[in-house]
Amino acid sequence: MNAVNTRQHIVEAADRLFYEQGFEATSFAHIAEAVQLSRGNFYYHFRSKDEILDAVIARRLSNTAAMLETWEAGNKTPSERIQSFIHILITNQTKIMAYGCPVGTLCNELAKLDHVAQTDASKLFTLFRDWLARQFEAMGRDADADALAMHLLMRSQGVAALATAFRDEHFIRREVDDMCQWLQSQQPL
Amino acid sequence: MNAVNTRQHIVEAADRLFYEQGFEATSFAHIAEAVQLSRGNFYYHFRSKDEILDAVIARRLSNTAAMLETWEAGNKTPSERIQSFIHILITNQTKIMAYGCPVGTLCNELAKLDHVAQTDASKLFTLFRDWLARQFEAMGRDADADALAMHLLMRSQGVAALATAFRDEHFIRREVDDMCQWLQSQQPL
DNA sequence: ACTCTCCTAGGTCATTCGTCCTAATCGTGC
DNA sequence: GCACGATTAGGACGAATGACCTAGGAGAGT
Repeated sequence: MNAVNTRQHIVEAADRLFYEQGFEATSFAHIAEAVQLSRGNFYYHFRSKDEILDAVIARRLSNTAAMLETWEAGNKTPSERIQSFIHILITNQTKIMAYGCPVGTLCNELAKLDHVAQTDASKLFTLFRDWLARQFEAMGRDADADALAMHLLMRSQGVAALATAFRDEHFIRREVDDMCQWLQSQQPL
Repeated sequence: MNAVNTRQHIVEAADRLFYEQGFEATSFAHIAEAVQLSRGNFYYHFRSKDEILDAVIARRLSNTAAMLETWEAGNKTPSERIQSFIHILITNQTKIMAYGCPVGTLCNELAKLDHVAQTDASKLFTLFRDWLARQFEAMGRDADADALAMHLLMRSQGVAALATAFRDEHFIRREVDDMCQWLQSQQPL
């Protein structure tokens, strides 16, 4: 097995486990078992848990950036692109109800742990924030594009949080519809 | 020292530590040290970590219920009462930016741990949800009172999440104002 | 066949975790 | 002043944690 591939498998498994169980609750042994690797071999690729976390965050940043680029490709209107963002809540409904938003929950956990990677994790939010702001700018809302982006990000975080607590699909659907309606009302100007 | 008092001190310290560091990251030793108690003595009062968690949740439920009752006392309008809720975001600004919302982050963590107390923790949300719904009913919004309550809860959760990630006081203030404005627009009907 | 580098397996380390036990101390009623 | 239950202190437990080391295998180039 190529070292690059092994490394990638580890990061993939760690990514999933950090999301499903949290960073602190996931141990070296858990990840090693998930990728069918000995702990010793594991240490060859990552010398500390923080190193894995950095790799996981880097992976998420790159995956997120790629997803946002996909949404930006194709001849869609900015409004339609933003709707793609809003609809993650429905696409990932099951996972969100079980584990919350991958970005929000990670940032929260790292904040409580007072972890150094806190800043890096919040860059995931920044990625969405800037992308959304660009869409709102394209809609002609140059003046308050960032505020609108933050507002939408805030809403999706709120929906994810309550979705985890109440596991109510109807609530999610209702709030998603409300967000889309809000988006339409922002259209003109 | 009375046993009841000691127990209460333990729960207070655990409450704070669970909030600031998270449930999993807080150990018996941390709590014992915080209340200047030996681990042995500690075990006399709480036989397991889950037992402390139950006590902490019970304490939060009772404290929250008391706070909501306070807001309901006095001759305020339902709208003014709801504004009291919205303004927790500003009152607890510093703590929220550092540790997030006590309710939301706990529910998220317990969800990831697949913890049995998950259901109990979500009752904290239910407390707010029902109280808010009652206020909206008093405003004459019987038909969609619960949906409005969930919407407001969702917003405050979203603001708390992003406040932790970005630590931006202006964002909090702006969204709080927006929520109050939204509330006013819900007034008639 | 040989070497050298990359990769892997498994064991070991001190520390901390949650849990549990026992012996000593405290306070109150008799 | 004694007895007895309530409370405390401190140590011990096995298991798990993150971190580290070393011996060896795999494979390519010579």
